[in-house]
Amino acid sequence: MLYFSIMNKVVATAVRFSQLFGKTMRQAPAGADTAAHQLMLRAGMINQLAAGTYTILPFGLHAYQNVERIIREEMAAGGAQEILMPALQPIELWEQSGRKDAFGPTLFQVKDRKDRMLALGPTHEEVVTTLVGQTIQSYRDLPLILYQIQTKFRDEARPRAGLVRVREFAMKDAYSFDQNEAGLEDSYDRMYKAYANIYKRCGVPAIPVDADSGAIGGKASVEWILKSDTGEDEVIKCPSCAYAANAEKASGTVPQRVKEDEKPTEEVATPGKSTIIDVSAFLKIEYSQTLKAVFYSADKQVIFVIIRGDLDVNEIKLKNLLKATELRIANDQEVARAGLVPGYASPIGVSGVKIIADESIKMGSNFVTGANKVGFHIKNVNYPRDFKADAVTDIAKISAGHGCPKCGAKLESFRGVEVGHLFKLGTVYSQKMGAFFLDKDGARVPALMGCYGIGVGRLLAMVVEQNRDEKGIIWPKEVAPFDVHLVALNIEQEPVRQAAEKLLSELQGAGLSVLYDDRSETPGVKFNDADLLGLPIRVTVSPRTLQKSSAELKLRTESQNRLVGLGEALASIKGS
RNA sequence: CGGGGUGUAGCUCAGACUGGCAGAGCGCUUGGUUUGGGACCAAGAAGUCGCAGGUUCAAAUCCUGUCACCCCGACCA
Repeated sequence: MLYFSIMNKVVATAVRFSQLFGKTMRQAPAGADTAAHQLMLRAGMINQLAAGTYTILPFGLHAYQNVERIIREEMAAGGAQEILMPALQPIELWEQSGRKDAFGPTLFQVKDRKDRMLALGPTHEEVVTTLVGQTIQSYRDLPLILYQIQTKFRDEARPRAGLVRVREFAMKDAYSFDQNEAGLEDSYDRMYKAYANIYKRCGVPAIPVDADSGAIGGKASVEWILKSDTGEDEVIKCPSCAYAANAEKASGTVPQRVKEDEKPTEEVATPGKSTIIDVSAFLKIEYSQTLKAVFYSADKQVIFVIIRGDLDVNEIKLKNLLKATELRIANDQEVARAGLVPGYASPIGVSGVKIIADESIKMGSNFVTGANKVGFHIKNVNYPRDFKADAVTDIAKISAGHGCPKCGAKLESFRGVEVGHLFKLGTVYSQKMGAFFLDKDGARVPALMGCYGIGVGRLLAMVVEQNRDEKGIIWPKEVAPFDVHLVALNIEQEPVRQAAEKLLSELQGAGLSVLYDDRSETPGVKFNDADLLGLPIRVTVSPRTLQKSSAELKLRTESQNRLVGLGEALASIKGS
C-alpha cells in the first residue's frame, strides 16, 4: 500500500491558483439544495451539463482520483484484478439474463447503423460473467475477483442532489467467482474488509446494514450507508445491539395486543369515515384495533392486502412474496372492477381476489373492518373465524419504536445515503450466462458469484458532506486535492514572491502537492477561499511573516496558527 | 409518471399584477489608492428576458403551446 502511495506521490503537482480552471463562487447557483452540492459547486469542483450529468473540474478531479486510488489500493489488497469492460453492450446479453425487463426504462438503449439494439451498461454482471465463462475451465482457475472503474448509464427517473444520484457515473464494480460456498464466503469477506478500509480512509463513517437485493437478484446483501438527512434510504437500527437494516428489508416485532374472547360480529354505521384515523376516532378505539385494507396491482392482477391498522405495508416484502415484476397501488377502476369498496373494504366474503394478510391480524382480536358497503364497518372481526387469506405472513413495514428482532430493544430509524452494496449472487448469472468450470470430480458446475459496487462520484460527494463546517470543506488527508495550500500575501512585493516560490519548490521536492495562491487578492479573499477549498494545511507567507523570517502554518481542522522559521517550514509541514 | 416551483448579464436576483428606452449586487476589464479575514474611488464591457406562435401602435410583462432545470412523491444495483 505504501508502495502505491509513493508511486503516486512521485508526480507531486503544484498548481497556481491564478491558472486553475474553475473559479470559486461566493454564492452557489440556485437549485443546489444540499450542503455537499453547494460546496462542490462553490469550490469549482463540478459543473452541471444537464440533469444528472456533470463535468468534474480540475480541483474536483484531484480529489476524485484520490478516491479512485484508495479504491484501487484496497481492491488490490483484497486480491482483485483490474479490467475494463465496454459500456456499449449487445441487448441480447440483457435478454439472456432476463434483466432487460427488470431494469425497464432505466436501461439506456441505442441503435447502431445496422439497427441493432445496444444497451449502455447500467452494471456489468452480464458482460463479466460471459467473459469469465469464456475464460475459466477448471476449479484451478478459481477463486477469481475482477473489478473495474467504468462509467455506468442509468436513465434515472429523477436525478438529485448533485453527484448523489446521476444518470452517468463512474462506479467501481467487482465480481467474485468461486467454486463453493466457503470460497464465496472468503471472497465476500475480503471485499467487506476492503470496503470498510475504503470508507475509513475517505473519512466517512459508513455502516453496513442488511438490504434487499432488488433487481440484481441473489441472496445475502449488505448496503453501506452513511447517516445523512439528505439520504434517500431509511435505515432501522437497534441502539443496544448490532442489528441494522434498510427499512425495505428490516424485520422486527410489532406491538402486541391483548387477546380477548371473540365476540359476535356487528355492523355499525360509520358515515363518511373511510380512513383508519377517522374510523378510530369515531368509534373511540386505537388504530391497532382496526384492520386496514390496501389494494395493489401486481403485474396487472389486483391483490387485496390486509394488515393491522397501526402498521404499514412493506411493498418490497410484498413484491418479493408475490414474485412480481411490477407492483403498485391499484387505481380506483381496478379496485371497483374487483368488486371492492375503497374506504369500507373488508376481506369478509370477498372472492375472486387474492388476499394477502400480515401476521399482525392474529395479534389481537375483535377488530373493526369495512363492511364492503359505503358508510358501514363491522366490529369484532376475527381471523380465521370470519375470513380467510391466501397467505398470512410478514409484510409489515418495521418502523422506529418497534422491537429489535435480535434483542427486543426499541428500534430507531434515520435517513441515509447508500455508498456501497455487496451481494452474494450465487449461481443466478453463471447459470444463465454460462460461467461453468470442471470441479475436482470432473463435474461441470456453475461458479458461485458475488458482486460489490461503489459509486465514485457519490462517495466523493459524501466525503464533502461529512467533512465540512460553515466556511467550507475540511478534506480528509488522503482525499484532499492537494496536500498544502500555499498563500502569498502582497505577492507584488518581490521578497514575498521569492520566499513563496522557494517554499513551493521545497514542498514539491519533498513530494507534497501544492495549490499556490499567487493571485493579487486581498487577504480576506485568499483566506476565505482557503477555508472553502479546505486543504489540510495552509501555509502563509507575507511581509509580516518575512520580518520574522518565518511562514505561518494553520491546519484546516484547527483555529490556531503558528509561526515557524523559513528554514524549518518544510519539516514542520511534513510533521503536521 | 403525479404534485409544486423556476427560467432576465458569468453567479444571486429585482422588474411582470397595472404593456411604453433592459436593471441592481457580486464577478469581469482599465486606471488609481489600498493590503492579515470576502477593501475603496473612477471609468467601462457584458443580456435573442428559455424557445415558438398569438394579441397590440408597442410584449421581459398579456394569451397559447413547447422545452429545460429544481424540489416532494412514485421509481431506484
